[in-house]
Amino acid sequence: MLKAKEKDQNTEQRIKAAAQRLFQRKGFAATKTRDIADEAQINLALLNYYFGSKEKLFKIIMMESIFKFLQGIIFVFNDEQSSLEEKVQQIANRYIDFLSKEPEVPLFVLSELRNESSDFIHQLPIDNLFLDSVFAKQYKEKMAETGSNKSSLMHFLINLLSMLVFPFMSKPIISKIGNLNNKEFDNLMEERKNLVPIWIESILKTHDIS
Amino acid sequence: MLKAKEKDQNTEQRIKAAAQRLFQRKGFAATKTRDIADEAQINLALLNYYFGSKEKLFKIIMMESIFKFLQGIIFVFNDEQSSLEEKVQQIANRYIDFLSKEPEVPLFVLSELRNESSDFIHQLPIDNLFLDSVFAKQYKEKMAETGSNKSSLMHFLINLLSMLVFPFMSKPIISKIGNLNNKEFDNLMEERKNLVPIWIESILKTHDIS
DNA sequence: AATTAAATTAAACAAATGATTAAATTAGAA
DNA sequence: TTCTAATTTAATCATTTGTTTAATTTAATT
Repeated sequence: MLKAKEKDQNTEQRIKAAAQRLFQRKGFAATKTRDIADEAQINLALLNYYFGSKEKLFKIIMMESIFKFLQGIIFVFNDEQSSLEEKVQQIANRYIDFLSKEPEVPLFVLSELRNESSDFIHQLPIDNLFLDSVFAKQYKEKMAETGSNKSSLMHFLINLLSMLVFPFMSKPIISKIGNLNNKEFDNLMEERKNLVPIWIESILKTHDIS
Repeated sequence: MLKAKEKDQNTEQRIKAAAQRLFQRKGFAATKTRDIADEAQINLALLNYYFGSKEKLFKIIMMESIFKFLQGIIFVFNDEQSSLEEKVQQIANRYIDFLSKEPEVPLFVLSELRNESSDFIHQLPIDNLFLDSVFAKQYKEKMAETGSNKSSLMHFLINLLSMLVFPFMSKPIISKIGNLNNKEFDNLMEERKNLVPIWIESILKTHDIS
């Protein structure tokens, strides 16, 4: 039963890959099971044979997407070795590399997350993962004289994520406004790898909460 | 036929309002015509009676949403009277006020815009609206000694929009990560009205492209 | 009051959609 | 090779969904 297992994995993975592409591009409701079957070039019934239902398949894709989305930061947050500045640079590198390859992930995750019924968030093990992180500790130390609080820490995180993630989500509008083709847009994003850490640093130097 | 017209407007507007709420909250594909009819408390057939089809109704909502989304900036961009700093402050005020009332708009617009078939963007009259704006001119003047180019102008716009819009789109995740309730989140956003212009200014002072 | 147009309703249709079934095929084990 | 379990297929089912129809009600006009 070895060759069978292998082939099983192949079709199963083909279905998953097709589902990922379509779910991320069009969302759960707009993606039909027949679309997935066509995209994966498999018989429609195999979707339910391997994954039980459209919804179960979706949850798998969703969980993996959320994981990818958070992977960029969570891992870096608790590195005892690196400085705050190094962490910012690492997060910028990781996010821009990741989003250059899979730009649809954040819009997909956030779109589906807004649906009330989705308790994906509550299932995530990120309760005080950030507030208690080495990253947060280092931020408080650095901001000691300025007087840091939870608000300023959150603003800092929001600014970092905003400047890294939002441009990919708004690519159609940004490209239209700036009259940019795909290559120009990609160049712009690549530049942000180095620029965002510089800007974040200059924001930190600002005594915002005075 | 006057009272009829009035009542007509009432039901018509009730349908539109219901459609707006549901489309913005769940997207086009996840919103069913029966949902809209229920939400508006009207007979299902009235949707087609007044708007012809679900798609036509959607296009109306979509166009109005895009307009609202861009209204925050376009109007301010070409004001000859205000300085660049004043423009940034005005944009911050407008966006945060607007998004505090209608936080679903950007996620809705960007989600539906990603669908290839939507030629909404191409229909928008924003071709060189930004690149040729007073805003852009003032930016170039201010950055004259640093050496400004199209890239740095686009980064500037991206940073401004990112820091204003992204936090509302990512509210579920931000709230979860920061352990924030709705009121704490709203306070944080209100703080950003004044903070974002300060941060933007401190970014401008940075010689990023040197 | 009678007439006419507009607005609303209940019912139904056809197509789309998620899922299931039973038969057929494939491939590994005996 | 024969047998068995896993895999694949075509066909079908029951709902859902967008839309339409024809009948009814409402309201303005004569």
